[in-house]
Amino acid sequence: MNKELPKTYDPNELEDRLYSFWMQKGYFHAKPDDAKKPFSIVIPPPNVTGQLHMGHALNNTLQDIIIRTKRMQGYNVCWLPGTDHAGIATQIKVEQNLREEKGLTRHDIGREEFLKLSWDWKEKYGGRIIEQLKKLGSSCDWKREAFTMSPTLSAAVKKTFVELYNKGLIYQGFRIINWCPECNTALSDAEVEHKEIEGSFWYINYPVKGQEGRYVTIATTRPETMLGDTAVAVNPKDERYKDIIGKTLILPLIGREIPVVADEYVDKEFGTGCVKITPGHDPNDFEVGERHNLETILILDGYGKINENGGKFLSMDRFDARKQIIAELKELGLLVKIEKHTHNVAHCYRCDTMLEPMASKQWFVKMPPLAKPAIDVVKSGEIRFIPDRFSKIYMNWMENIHDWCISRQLWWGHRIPAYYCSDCDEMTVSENDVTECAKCGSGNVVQDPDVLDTWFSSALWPFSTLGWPEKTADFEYYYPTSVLVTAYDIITFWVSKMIFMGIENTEQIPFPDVFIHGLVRDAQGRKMSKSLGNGIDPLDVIEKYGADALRFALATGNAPGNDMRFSYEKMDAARNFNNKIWNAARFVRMNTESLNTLGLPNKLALKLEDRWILSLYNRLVEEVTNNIEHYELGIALDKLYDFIWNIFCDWYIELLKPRLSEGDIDAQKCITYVLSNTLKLLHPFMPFITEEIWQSLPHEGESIMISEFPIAVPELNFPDDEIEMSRLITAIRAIRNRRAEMNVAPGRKAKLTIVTQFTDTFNEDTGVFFERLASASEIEVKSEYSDSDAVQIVTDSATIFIPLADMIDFEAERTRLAKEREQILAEIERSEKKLANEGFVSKAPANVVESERNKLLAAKDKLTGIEAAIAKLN
RNA sequence: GGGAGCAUAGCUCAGCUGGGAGAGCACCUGCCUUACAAGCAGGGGGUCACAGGUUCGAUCCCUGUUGUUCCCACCA
Repeated sequence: MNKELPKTYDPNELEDRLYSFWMQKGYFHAKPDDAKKPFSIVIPPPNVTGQLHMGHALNNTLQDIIIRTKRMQGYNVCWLPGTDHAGIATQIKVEQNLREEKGLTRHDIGREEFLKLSWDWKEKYGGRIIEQLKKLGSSCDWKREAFTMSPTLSAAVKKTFVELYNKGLIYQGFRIINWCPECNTALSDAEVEHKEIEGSFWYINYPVKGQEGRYVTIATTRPETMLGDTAVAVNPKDERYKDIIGKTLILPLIGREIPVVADEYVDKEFGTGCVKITPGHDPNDFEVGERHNLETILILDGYGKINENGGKFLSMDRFDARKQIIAELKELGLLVKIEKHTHNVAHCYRCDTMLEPMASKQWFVKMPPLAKPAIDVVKSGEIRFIPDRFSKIYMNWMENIHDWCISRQLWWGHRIPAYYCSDCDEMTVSENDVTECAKCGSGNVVQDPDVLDTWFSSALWPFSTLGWPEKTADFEYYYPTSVLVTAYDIITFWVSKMIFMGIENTEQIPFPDVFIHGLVRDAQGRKMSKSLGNGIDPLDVIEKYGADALRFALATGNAPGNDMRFSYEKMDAARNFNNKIWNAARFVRMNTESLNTLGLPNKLALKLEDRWILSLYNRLVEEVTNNIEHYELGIALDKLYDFIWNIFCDWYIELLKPRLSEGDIDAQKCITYVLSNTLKLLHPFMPFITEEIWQSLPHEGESIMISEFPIAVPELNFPDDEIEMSRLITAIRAIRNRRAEMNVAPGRKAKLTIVTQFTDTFNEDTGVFFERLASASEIEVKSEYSDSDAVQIVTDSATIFIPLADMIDFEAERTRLAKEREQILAEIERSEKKLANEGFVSKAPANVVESERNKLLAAKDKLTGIEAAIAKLN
């Protein structure tokens, strides 16, 4: 039953073996069960073709900590894993591969063939990231693994689209959207990254028709767009330009006649006060165009090249065309000047290409009606962000929301369920495939070629994965989910969308809590990225240190919402902690070999140190439970670390050694009890090492992960013993300290005389501690003692005398005491001052005043002791 | 242009609703004490960015300043 623990700790062997064991036993799987309370989390689905990075490692570590805790606390736990098809990202990869391997584009092989390749790609790489999550120890219910493009999830997508369309919340519109010339698709506002670019401001003269030598000077950052200009606008109140409103200009290089219009949008103070209007390629200009009935001329194709509207610049890349146009304008003498100008330019979040605003017919979700309830649930506190400051970011975004462009000119994704009749132009939106026009009966029906934004399907994730729109048992039982755990960088992309889609589709919030964590950066604080080459592969780290160590390093000292730096120094610390636990466990096993039962001894058999450790353990249970409940996982782990290392190992084990060597069965029971239960508390954080050790100790049940999470009980509170023990520890420390300062060799034993009023604490039983831990040769406890040849060590509960013959250096002792006297005098002064403050005594809480009084008394006692010591030395 | 965060020991960071500043690493001293040298014992080191304010009392709350990071935003 009790397995031997090997001398060396080998995480790799142990972790794979235990993970297989858990899987085999089916511990991760859950089914609805009304006898238990549900607790569910849906994983933020990684990209199906992605690879595990530190962000995933952190995200899944945090989720697993919560999940494992709740499972042990008796909840019916469902952690639902899965992957996202990641439209653009995946399509880019498949296209790249096609180009590299066969030198073909997707258009060469056609849509059907391309989709086949994409599915193959998904099959090949889709499993990879799942396997990597398992290496971390994630206790996901793998039987429920979902994929955004699976049949059931696709059905949910169609259903949502059709319903929103029927409600008028999805519509087709012609307007300016962000276009990526590299990905050849429209993007939503959320998918745009603004970057500051050092650009130029070009001032260009547009000739006024019929007035030789008269020009209007415009300023632009994108001169090539002039090919699509259909007007120049000035502010109607601008005195400078009053007379040219309504006049006609000749667009240089193109020769098109364009009007000068008056529009409030123009800022008189900015640039020249004259703005070229390109309705096809600028959102503001588009609006101006609508107000003034201007023609919208598109001058770029989907790949950012000049189209047939660009005259002789046809087929030129947009940036080449810019150079060419500037050169020609200069030659014509129409280029007035060039100024340096830094401005923010939109870039693609996937491929980093500079985006083009482009007028285009796309599908949109009408946001204001959906945003309203999504704002309300956060305002009312129905959904809360942890930490709270992220609700402000969410609100800010939601309250300034624009309609959401959801169509993408891609092939990999959910095809838009809209069908067009080629004969009568009727459009049908339907969940079912449409082969016949409902209006004219024609069979010439084609489906919209576009697919939906990836985030459209991820928005449904918390309920589509549970079977919605069907009212499945899973959906009824596990929805709404309990908490969402994610990084702050996808609050707008994803969290916000799940909230409004959840409310819209299910009439319930998808989760009450949103637990936000930060990003994992490198040791210098830089974002880990492929281009910088500073990314650290979690799998390498696990290989070298073990998953438990990685989890520890990621979870410790990290506050919610804050970024953290990853470093190998942290890994070393984590590894050392593993080792510490391992060896503590080895020690316990070695000394409890005959013990086969679990449980505490009779209460009367407990000794002071037992009651003390139990009391501290009991408080640990309470605090850790509470911290986890409040998502203070880093704090919880810090406390566990401190308890295990600084309390259990450094003190309890040491205190117990004499009893254990005598074979004290009660001591064996007690130390085993504390260790076993502490392992349970630690298990959610470090699942592997805790399981391995737990199984090697006497235990009930077959796995720690399905054992009961400890609960704090009043019977284990021993406040008096805590006080007594802390007196002893303080005394031992004081003796060690003095011996170290006086350079007494550790092996040199000394006789102690302890003078104290606490004779219950300092007695024959506890004398052993001083022998072992404070180099005492013999101990005498007295109420009165005087020896001018003794070193005196004063604590607030005892004065300890050590014969000077056993120590050394008379003078050092005098200096030491003088310094200590000064310190204590300062403390007394501070305390007295505080207590003399009428405001403090009358207004501060009684317990605070009380404890301040006690401090003062203790300090005065100490002073008396020190002064006595000084007197005796002189 | 709006919004948020951060500024605490040499370094990386904790510090939950205000009541005498903590950890890990690094550093110094001494120890192979039969679980662990990936260890043990002891120690040094901080006007908690700056200036005001509220309070009996401020690292914590409020205002401002400086530095820094990030998010959002259609001034050509």
